[in-house]
Amino acid sequence: MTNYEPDINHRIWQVVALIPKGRVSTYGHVAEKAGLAGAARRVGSALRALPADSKIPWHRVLNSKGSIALPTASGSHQIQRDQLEAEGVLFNTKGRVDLEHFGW
DNA sequence: TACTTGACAGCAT
DNA sequence: AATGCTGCCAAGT
Repeated sequence: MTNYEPDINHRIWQVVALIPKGRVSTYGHVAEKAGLAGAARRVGSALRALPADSKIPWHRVLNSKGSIALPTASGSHQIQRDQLEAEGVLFNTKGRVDLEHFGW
């Protein structure tokens, strides 16, 4: 049967939902845990398709550099940063999270 | 149906 | 450190 993609989104969201509060992860890592190793972009698509009222902690997902992937001009960018700081995640002067602090 | 875009990542310049 | 290219895979045009 044809692979219905929305099912993959659910799997990705499932993985993101497991990220503990005050912690962060990366697109690449989420992709790997969802069985989509190497397809980090697929994770971006899944989060983009995420309904605004979902309980998925999408804000805990950063790119490989530890920075927020959304455009600075984007309103979501600010929201994501606020959410993380509210959980105790610190940003350096370059607007990046110190991934090594979390064992990356 | 073919080409382009995108919440990415990793390596080469 | 910044920029560019390639690999990935679904969605949009």
